[in-house]
Amino acid sequence: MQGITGQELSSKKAEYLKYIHMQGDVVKTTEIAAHFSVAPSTVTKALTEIARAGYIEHTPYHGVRLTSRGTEYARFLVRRHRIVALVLSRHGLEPEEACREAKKIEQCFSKDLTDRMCTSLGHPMMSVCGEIEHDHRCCGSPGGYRG
Amino acid sequence: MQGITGQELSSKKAEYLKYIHMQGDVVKTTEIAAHFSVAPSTVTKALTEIARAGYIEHTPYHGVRLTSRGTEYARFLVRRHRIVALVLSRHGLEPEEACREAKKIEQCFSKDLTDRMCTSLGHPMMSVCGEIEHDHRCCGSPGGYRG
DNA sequence: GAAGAATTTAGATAGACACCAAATCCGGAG
DNA sequence: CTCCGGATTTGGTGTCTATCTAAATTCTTC
Repeated sequence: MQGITGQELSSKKAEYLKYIHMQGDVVKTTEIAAHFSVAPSTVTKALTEIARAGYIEHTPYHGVRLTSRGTEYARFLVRRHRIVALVLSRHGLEPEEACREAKKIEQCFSKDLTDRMCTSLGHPMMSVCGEIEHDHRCCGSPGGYRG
Repeated sequence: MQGITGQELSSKKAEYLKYIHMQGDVVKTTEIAAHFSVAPSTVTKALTEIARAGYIEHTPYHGVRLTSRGTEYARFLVRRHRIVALVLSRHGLEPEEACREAKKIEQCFSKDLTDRMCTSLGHPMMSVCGEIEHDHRCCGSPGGYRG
């Protein structure tokens, strides 16, 4: 446990990281730039900073790849997204909407809060936009979902 | 209906506005500065901008007062805070915590989303930190809570 | 009317995010 | 093996939000 707070990366950088995670393996600058509709230079700058923070390995001109720390963090980001989406879906939003709205607000949720909600939901396995991974002691797991 | 989105003011400005609303009548710069632990000049700048946006009336050297538009907006902010806090309290947080956490995340919630959650909660009258006002057609009120 | 407190103005800093233009690198065509 | 063009990075800027300090201004009270 290295103490993720959920605020380590700015929201844009977190989005980039999540995207890199979803694409897997090596991801190119242009690909990210296209996906988020921003100039490649904007991405390069962000990537440099994310790399400096230790979440990715950036080989100039050759793309980036997650470090193990980045992978772990990205997993948290995905899990947070899905839990937030699930909470929203429990409050009247359709799956599509819940996922869309979750993207807008998830960056505000700390790991702690995410874990609390996860626990209160009973560590659900599924959200409205995918499975929820409950790694090791992801949220003070009361030991119910692991075995 | 003038279409509040919930993103009209930056989060700090919204906090200032909410505070002004809670204090009622004329509020002085120093008071706000002390409450938020920032320099008075920081507050002056923010106030100037909030006034430019039409939410308050700023009489230099004499403090600020909400305009009717500001009052309406502040009410939305308070209602949003309480609904968010209520949602959090439904997910395992103690009242105190729910209120505290809500302050950190509420600025992300659009009016639309707030209304959706409000509806799904059945337009509750009470939250964990105060009453929830359901003005006129605040959230597409299905006419259940008013009479 | 002047001292002293409150407030505002002006000028700086800092972080996040974005863009453009120019330089640089890389890989494939020849 | 060289060279071109596309991909990428660099460097320079701009915007926005939020802060601060120091200096100027205004108000209030004696």
